Amino acid sequence: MMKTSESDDERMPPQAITLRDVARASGVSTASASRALAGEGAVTAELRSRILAAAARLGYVPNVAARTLATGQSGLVGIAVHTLADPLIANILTACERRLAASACGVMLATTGGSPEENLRATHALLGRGAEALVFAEVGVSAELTRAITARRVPWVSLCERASAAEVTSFSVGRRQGAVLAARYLQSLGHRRFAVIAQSDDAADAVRQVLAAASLPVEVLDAGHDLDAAQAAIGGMLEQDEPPTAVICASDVHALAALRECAIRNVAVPQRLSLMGFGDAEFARRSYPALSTVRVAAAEVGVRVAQAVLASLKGDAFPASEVPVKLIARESTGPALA
Amino acid sequence: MMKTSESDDERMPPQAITLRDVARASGVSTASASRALAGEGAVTAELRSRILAAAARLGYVPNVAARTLATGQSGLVGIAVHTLADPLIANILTACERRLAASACGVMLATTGGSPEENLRATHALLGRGAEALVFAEVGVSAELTRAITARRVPWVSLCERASAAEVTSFSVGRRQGAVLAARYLQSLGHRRFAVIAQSDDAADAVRQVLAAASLPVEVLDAGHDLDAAQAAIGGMLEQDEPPTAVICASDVHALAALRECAIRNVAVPQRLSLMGFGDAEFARRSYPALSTVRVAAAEVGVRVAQAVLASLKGDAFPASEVPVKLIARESTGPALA
DNA sequence: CCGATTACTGCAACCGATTGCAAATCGTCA
DNA sequence: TGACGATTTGCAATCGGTTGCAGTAATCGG
Repeated sequence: MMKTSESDDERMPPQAITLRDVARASGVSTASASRALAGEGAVTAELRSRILAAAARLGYVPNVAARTLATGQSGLVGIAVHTLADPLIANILTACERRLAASACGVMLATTGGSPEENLRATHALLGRGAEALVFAEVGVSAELTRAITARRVPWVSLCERASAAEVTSFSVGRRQGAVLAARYLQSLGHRRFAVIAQSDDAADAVRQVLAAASLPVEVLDAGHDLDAAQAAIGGMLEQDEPPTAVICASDVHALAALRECAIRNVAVPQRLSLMGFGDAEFARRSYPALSTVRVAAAEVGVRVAQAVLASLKGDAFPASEVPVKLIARESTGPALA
Repeated sequence: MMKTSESDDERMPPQAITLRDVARASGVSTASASRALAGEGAVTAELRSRILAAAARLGYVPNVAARTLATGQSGLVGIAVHTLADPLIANILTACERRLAASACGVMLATTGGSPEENLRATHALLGRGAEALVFAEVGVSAELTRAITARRVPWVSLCERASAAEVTSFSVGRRQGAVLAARYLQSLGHRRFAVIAQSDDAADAVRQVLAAASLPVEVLDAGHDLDAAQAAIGGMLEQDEPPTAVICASDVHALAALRECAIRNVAVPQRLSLMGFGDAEFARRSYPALSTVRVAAAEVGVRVAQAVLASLKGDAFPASEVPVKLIARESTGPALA
């Protein structure tokens, strides 16, 4: 209690082995030990190996809090995410984390559930815990939030369809591009009556734009995130006199729901109706017919987000590039009937 | 550079306002300021309000690294996870994070990809960054890892089917229970020839056990995580002379794949074959026929994991309870033909 | 063989908040 | 009025690494 006695066994704090221990064990100062562990070129090879060996032997793990305090760098990036339930986001973030970890950056996670207050709360929590950069995944960034972040001079990256603010590198998850791809593809298959099952305006707008160029009509069904409503809407659509022959869905789940409605009504897919999903979820190729869809290179996006974060941490800019997106034609799409 | 001059405007580090600034601004020592900010009862009400006001005015944000270093408590729990791609795990962790956040605990995330080395690496990263407790989600905890963790005296919770070590509170994700539920249910429907598409032995063993009591045979197809192989195996199974009439699948995706094989071969579901999934994924109810499955109360599990962590952080024990699991009968199961 | 570079190493002062202990302040009671 | 106890407040050590600076050893040129 008075002194840090060597035989202080009874109370063993989690942080048992410190740099000092390593230094003592290898008969050098903490300064040398620190430098040896830091990297090349400031310490003799012989000394370094001795220190490294001691560190390994003792099972030394640096105390990041101390390092953070000393250097002013936490190496932590905060990720605020609506929910991890969305597999596309989950995959992107998984890849992002891996890339970040490879650059010795830790990841703090905060889920927001979507409400603006929660967004704010989560962001503050992240910031308060020393996040040096922030990633917002499908999280709306309010003006207030923007202010809070910029005041702290914390770089941030947004992962959502449309940039929430001009001052931010923003990566899309490819909904627009995917929709465009799908529309073009279906058009090339000869379809002329389209529908899109949207979750937000982004994809629908994109499709409209593509098809408007060919003066083709689009029916837009937007049920937001309510899948049951969306499915009901699809059912209703199929009952029309002249239903669309091509439907672009906001996600593979939507597409599967559409498939179900078709099956119930004996609408042959793809003979009478072509169906596109989005995301290429794991199950997409397992349905019958297998879903044609748009695959987003989630891993690639995740890595880019990570790179953007890493770059902004160094003060560099990182261009927000086009998302790699690819059309996967399977069994749920086919040529339009003449 | 020599001194922290007041007019050091040019270089404005993110951490501008320290406790010292607050103390100075309100004419007290950092000790008093710290106590005032900490909470009730160690400082005059008048003083406190003065300090609080100064802190608010200056926009003081405590430096967590310093606090962590001083107190030895980071308020961070580390979660090591194989991947977030598994929606069940993702949902559990989302709920877990929310519960933790409600108790002012931050969450650090590290993905491991599954290899033991990566597990070790991820764990060290988490530990090094000051995680006070660890959660392993579907991550194998090797003996070496166990040693590293216990040496640090960090409490941990495991989220996987079978406890990896006796000394740990371990939550299952309900595979065994689900399999039992499914087997009993199908048995009650009159089925006598079973198959299970497994990913690991857990579920298969459980099913075997249940059915052995009734001396019913089980065919086990285990393709690990290779879905294509699993699907091929299912196809092969359907070609048999006397194929099973009830199949229990490791996941809803497996079940959907099975459904596809059935559709291709014109095997009517559920008339000739009953199919059970697991997890009640979002798409399970959208397929045609809709998948009967076992729903795991992911949110509930996540909260319990969080509670277990919180309890162990206070040194309390938290009993690992049965996972809430529920059979959802939909369209892919039906009575066995006589 | 000696002085001048150069390359290593160690000392010690940080980083910012917490907290044990002592000093100071206040009120109260004799 | 003086002393004592109860609070309130401040001093200063501490947490564990990092890093500027100075000191030392080794190398090289003359």
